[in-house]
Amino acid sequence: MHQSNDYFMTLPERTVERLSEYRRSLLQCLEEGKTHIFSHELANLHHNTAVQVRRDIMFIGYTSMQRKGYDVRELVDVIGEILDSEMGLNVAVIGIGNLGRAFTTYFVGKRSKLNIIATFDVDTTKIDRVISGVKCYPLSRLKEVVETHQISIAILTVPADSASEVAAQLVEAGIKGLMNFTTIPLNVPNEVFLDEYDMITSLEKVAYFVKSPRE
Amino acid sequence: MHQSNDYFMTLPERTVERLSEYRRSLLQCLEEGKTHIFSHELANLHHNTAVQVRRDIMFIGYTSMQRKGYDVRELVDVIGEILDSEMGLNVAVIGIGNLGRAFTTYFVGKRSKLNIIATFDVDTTKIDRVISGVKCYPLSRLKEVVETHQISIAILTVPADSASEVAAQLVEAGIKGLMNFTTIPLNVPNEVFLDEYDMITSLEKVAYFVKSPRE
DNA sequence: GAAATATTGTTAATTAAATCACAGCTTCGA
DNA sequence: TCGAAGCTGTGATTTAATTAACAATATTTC
Ligand SMILES: NC(=O)c1ccc[n+]([C@@H]2O[C@H](COP(=O)([O-])OP(=O)(O)OC[C@H]3O[C@@H](n4cnc5c(N)ncnc54)[C@H](O)[C@@H]3O)[C@@H](O)[C@H]2O)c1
Ligand SMILES: NC(=O)c1ccc[n+]([C@@H]2O[C@H](COP(=O)([O-])OP(=O)(O)OC[C@H]3O[C@@H](n4cnc5c(N)ncnc54)[C@H](O)[C@@H]3O)[C@@H](O)[C@H]2O)c1
Repeated sequence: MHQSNDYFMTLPERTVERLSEYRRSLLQCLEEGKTHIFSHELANLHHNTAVQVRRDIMFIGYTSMQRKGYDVRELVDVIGEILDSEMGLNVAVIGIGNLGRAFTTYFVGKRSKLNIIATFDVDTTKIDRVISGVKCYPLSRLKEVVETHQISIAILTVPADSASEVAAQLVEAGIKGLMNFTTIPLNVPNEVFLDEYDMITSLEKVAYFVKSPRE
Repeated sequence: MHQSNDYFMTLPERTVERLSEYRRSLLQCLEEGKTHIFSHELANLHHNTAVQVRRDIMFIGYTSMQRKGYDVRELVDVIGEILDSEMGLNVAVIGIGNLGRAFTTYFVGKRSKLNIIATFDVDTTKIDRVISGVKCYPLSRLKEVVETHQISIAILTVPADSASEVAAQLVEAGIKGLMNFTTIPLNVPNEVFLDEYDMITSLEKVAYFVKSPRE
């Protein structure tokens, strides 16, 4: 079927991921003073093919200056229009332990349309303090803070045994996107976008392919 | 084409991931005293379908007692035979900063066939100390330590600007599997299994689907 | 002990993603 | 000014992954 470049069409998940990655490389190119880039060059920076790059770019309806490659600045902007929300989105980290802190510290350093503006915990030694540059609230104030600060995305880094319960509270509080770093698979309603990353599983997968390489 | 249950066949990547996840749920079931489980029950614990579960289990050549569901203990063992290496594999964490420490601390608590037995860094305040329960070596001793301790898997959590260089050293040192947590895509030879996880990209993807939900 | 029910294992169909193949611009060099 | 070369954009094809469909089989019920 034909792919139009409608504004309202949703892109394939993998394409969205690659666009995010392309953008980072492109920003790097800009810093190095590179103004144009060919599809095969961008492909080489990531490990994929020129066709894949062109197809991804086709999805977002951008077309290059023929034979000069893509205008880096323009492409960055077009990707931004696709990926970013105009006035940014607010993010909260739930469970500010080792992983939550590592993530928050890392992310707060970056400028971005996504802002980590609150963290939540149940540990009274953390509540009401500023940790990794962000204020920590008691979980009991979740709904109130989510509403007043219009937080739409949550990053879940609580211990496994409270993951399901906290996830339910997040849904109830009106969160629209959830990144789950716990090892517990979550069930959330369809309208909440859920991304789960399980480091243990990833590591076991690597181990499997080390033991049983392909072909 | 027909899938035989040959010992040497390599499984689809997604199937390997799901098997790892199933195993964790199954171990949990065992603790709760559950001895048998139906495909649809296992499916419910993860968010997938009974058919998917049955197909995954078909891949590993295990068959249940008809109508009683799968024997949990047996299934755990069969998955173990597929995923685990007999005497385990040794793992190193490269760059023991915020993320490396979070990961190591978390993982060392678990018993597993995978053992984090070394970490590496260039920061002299860390070198030769025990961090998160594991000894930290200077990166300069990488090859030597990898060889003597037979380390086959590395977890890369160094700053972005040294990622490529360190990855090359890891390959050179004989690492066979690499988990890349940096935001730099790496190029490694085909025989090294590479898994990359980019948290920023994941978060941007969540933001995109929050902004543009599917249908 | 026959019919109804529940569940598996597997083939076939569908869907989604990646790759191939090539026509069509653009620029360049002669 | 014309042909050759280099890249892009996209329809057609292939490949991989998921889902549907159902026959086979064990268990329960009456
Ligand atoms: N650390 C890692 O690299 C890693 C790797 C894989 C998975 N995980 C998962 O990430 C999660 C967090 O890991 P961690 O190492 O940061 O653990 P951690 O114990 O360091 O941190 C957990 C934090 O959550 C807080 N907390 C507990 N209950 C809470 C609740 N109901 N609401 C809000 N906060 C609550 C705790 O006070 C603590 O601050 C775990 O579920 C773990 O399975 C972590
Ligand atoms: N923290 C996160 O949650 C997060 C999220 C996304 C990506 N990352 C990526 O993970 C990497 C590490 O992040 P972090 O937050 O832990 O950073 P960090 O600065 O806390 O840790 C980096 C560690 O690597 C060490 N190091 C520096 N150069 C090295 C070298 N050549 N060899 C070995 N060790 C070296 C440093 O001494 C430090 O201990 C970064 O590349 C970052 O892009 C981290």
